[in-house]
Amino acid sequence: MLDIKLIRTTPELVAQALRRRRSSLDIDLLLALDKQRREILFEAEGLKAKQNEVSRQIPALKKAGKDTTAIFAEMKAISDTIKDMDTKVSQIDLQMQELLLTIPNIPHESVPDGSDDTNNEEQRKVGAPRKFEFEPKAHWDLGESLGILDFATAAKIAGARFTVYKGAGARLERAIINFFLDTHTAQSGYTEVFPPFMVNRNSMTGTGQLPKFEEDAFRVANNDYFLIPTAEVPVTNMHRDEILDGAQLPICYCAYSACFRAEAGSAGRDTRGLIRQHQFNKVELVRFSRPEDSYDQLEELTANAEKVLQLLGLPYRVMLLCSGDMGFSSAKTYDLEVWMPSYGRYVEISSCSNFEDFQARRANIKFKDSQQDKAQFVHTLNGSGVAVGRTVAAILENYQNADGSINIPDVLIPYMGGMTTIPPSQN
RNA sequence: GGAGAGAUGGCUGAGCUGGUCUAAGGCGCACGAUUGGAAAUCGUGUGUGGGCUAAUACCCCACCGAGGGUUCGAAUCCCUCUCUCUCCGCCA
Repeated sequence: MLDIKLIRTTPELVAQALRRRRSSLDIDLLLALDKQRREILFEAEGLKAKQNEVSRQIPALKKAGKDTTAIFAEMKAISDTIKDMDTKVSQIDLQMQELLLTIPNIPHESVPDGSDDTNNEEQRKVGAPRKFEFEPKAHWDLGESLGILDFATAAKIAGARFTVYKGAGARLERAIINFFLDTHTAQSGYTEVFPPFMVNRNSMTGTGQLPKFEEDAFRVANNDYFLIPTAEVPVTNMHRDEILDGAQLPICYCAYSACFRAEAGSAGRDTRGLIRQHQFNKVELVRFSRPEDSYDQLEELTANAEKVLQLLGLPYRVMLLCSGDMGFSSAKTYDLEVWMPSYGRYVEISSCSNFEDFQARRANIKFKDSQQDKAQFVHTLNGSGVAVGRTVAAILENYQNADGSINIPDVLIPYMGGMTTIPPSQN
């Protein structure tokens, strides 16, 4: 959510940001409502001041035995007027809130202008895609023939876009989760969090998933709970409606969670394999930062996510997203893309963003350094560290052998109980 | 799921027979005085949002879990909801 004061004082700046976003939203209505609201508020507050003043005198008048019927009649009229005005103001508030919640964040000045992913800028490429002396297979074929991924059974027990992992596959998934968490907590100073996988509506609104993107989420039918699409939601909302001590910043959390996404609107895309699932595992990195530090924090956080890919020996590249391709709440985003032989291209495996005060304003997360200071909004950041299912896919494809067996990356061997390869299929 | 109790400022805790509550007292915290320095003591201050502003100055408005209602006037009375605690039942 943007600051209404910012929109009021520099409407052109906001309008320009919306153009950069390729958004057709219009802020004129919002500005008109804001003006109207302040006019009514000014009048109503004057009446309330009078009401308070008269109320203060009533006990004395009564004590003196004065007749108060005339005053009460007059005050009744004022009271009714105030109620009307309050109703009007709260209606305008509601309307403004609705509008404000649909305005995306302002892109940072370092974000390149552009309409879609073709305008994203490659920052660096790490590791080189392997040259295969044989025809590499896709992970869904490898996984099925090795008996470690079972899409048909998942379809039976749940539906499309679910996977059953078995044997070494299930263990690999678990090994990667533990490896990610251990690496982040040990090397990068994150506090591990294990959050609820369902959250309430306020939390989903706080981080920007609601109200605009309700169709992307799974909602629990009999409660107003939502299955989390990412651990970003519960973890960022841990500090909702709090004023943090500035000395504690930055606060860094990493959290494993299952993630649930309806994938509305992506029918027919990535239908095979682990790439696009209704449920997947992810380790998420979340930071709460001082405003002046947040872009340094973004670089650090991105480096933390890159680190696990480097340790796994997976080739990847870092993309700076352009203004038209960024997520709704983000001011600046780097995507990490891992090399996926079956796709013959790089595929997103992590998205690292600085939201500046956009989420903090929605979720009301502030900090101050001392009693004298005025509380100000923190900056929030998060990034996948990284998506687990896609990591499994990348490992299967990049570490496959001609006979269909899979080498286990060195760093994962301890997590696999010493297993160095997933042996080829027996059948 | 059943029965009961409760939710007040950073914490504790009064108020809850509606009107100096414009929220007492205590603790904590900040600043100052005192001191060689500290403790103790004394003094002053101590939240959030909004309006007005050059202003994080003054002034005004709102906020006693959330949302409604009654009233000239609500922390206080009424209704709904949420959460917490105690007991019972069920349960991994």
